[in-house]
Amino acid sequence: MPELPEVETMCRGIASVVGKQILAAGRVKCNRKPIHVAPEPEKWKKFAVEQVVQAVSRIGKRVVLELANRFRIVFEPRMTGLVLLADPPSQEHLRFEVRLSDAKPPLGDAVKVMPGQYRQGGQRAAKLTTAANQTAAEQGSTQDQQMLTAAQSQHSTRLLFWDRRGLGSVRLFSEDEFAQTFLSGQVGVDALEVTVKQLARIFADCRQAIKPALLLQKKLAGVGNLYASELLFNAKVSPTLICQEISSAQWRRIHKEMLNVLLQAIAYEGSTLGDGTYRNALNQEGGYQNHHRVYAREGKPCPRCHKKIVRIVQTQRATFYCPKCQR
DNA sequence: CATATGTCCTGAGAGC
DNA sequence: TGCTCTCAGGACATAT
Repeated sequence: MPELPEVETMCRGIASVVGKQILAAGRVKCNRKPIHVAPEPEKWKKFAVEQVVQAVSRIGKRVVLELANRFRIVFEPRMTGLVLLADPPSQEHLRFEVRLSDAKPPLGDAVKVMPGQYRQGGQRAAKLTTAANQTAAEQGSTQDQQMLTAAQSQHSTRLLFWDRRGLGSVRLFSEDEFAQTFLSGQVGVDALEVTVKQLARIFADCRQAIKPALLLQKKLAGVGNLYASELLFNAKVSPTLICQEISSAQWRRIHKEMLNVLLQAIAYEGSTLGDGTYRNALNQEGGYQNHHRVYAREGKPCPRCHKKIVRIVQTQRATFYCPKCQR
């Protein structure tokens, strides 16, 4: 369930690939149903291979590698995807590999953004276009295998995409395609960058309850099911409150606690739940699950008033809250 | 346009 | 013990 804090942790964890050159990129042989990878291998070879990674950035819940030719590699983990520099949790769900040279790029290829400063201002989340053209023949194609095998002979770094359920994707975009897909103005403001005023305006005409509304990535990018429950508990706002009914004082609390919760979760490198799926770039657990106040704590005492935490379902997703503290 | 529901996927856990 | 069933939810597709 990577949400903003987990994806941010992935980005920070792979910042060391900035300045490295891509030697090969392609599917890893995998007997599972193929994840969405686009475009076809020849395009990867033509537009990604030999490029230097200029920056690592995040768009909502996606990890982006920015290449010297302005193309972008976009990793979308969805539920169970991981971007790793370490050995993956299992070999059977390893889906994609980018092999990078450890050597510094030629002097002419100046690195635009240094590690640790990879975020661009005003980034937005956006939808991916439909897969549609994926063919089974691309699965672990011979071309991918040859490219990766050749790259192994050199001293190199392996950047991996692992995904147990296979709902994630890895895509290569030209600069124009990227802008059209992710920066076209119809997508959400990043949850770490949105102002209180913007937040209140975004949901001013929304007749949905606040909790499901916070998950609408086209309005607000980054918040997912877990952190939505957590931030509303901290803000003392009921998850069932209709957006239109929310007061400015409540918006201020929602905004403040949204930042608090997300930044705290980033500081702890995200939440690794009971199934242990989420890991950071070094395949280590996050720590924020030990600080959850309501998520997956049905029947347990509220940390503030000690009444029982309740679980409800909103738009087919679990919501946890304290009926006494959140009204 | 906004909102609601169905879909993909795998493995953990419940229940018999 | 071993099987079947349900559930988890990110983002898109489709329907109203």
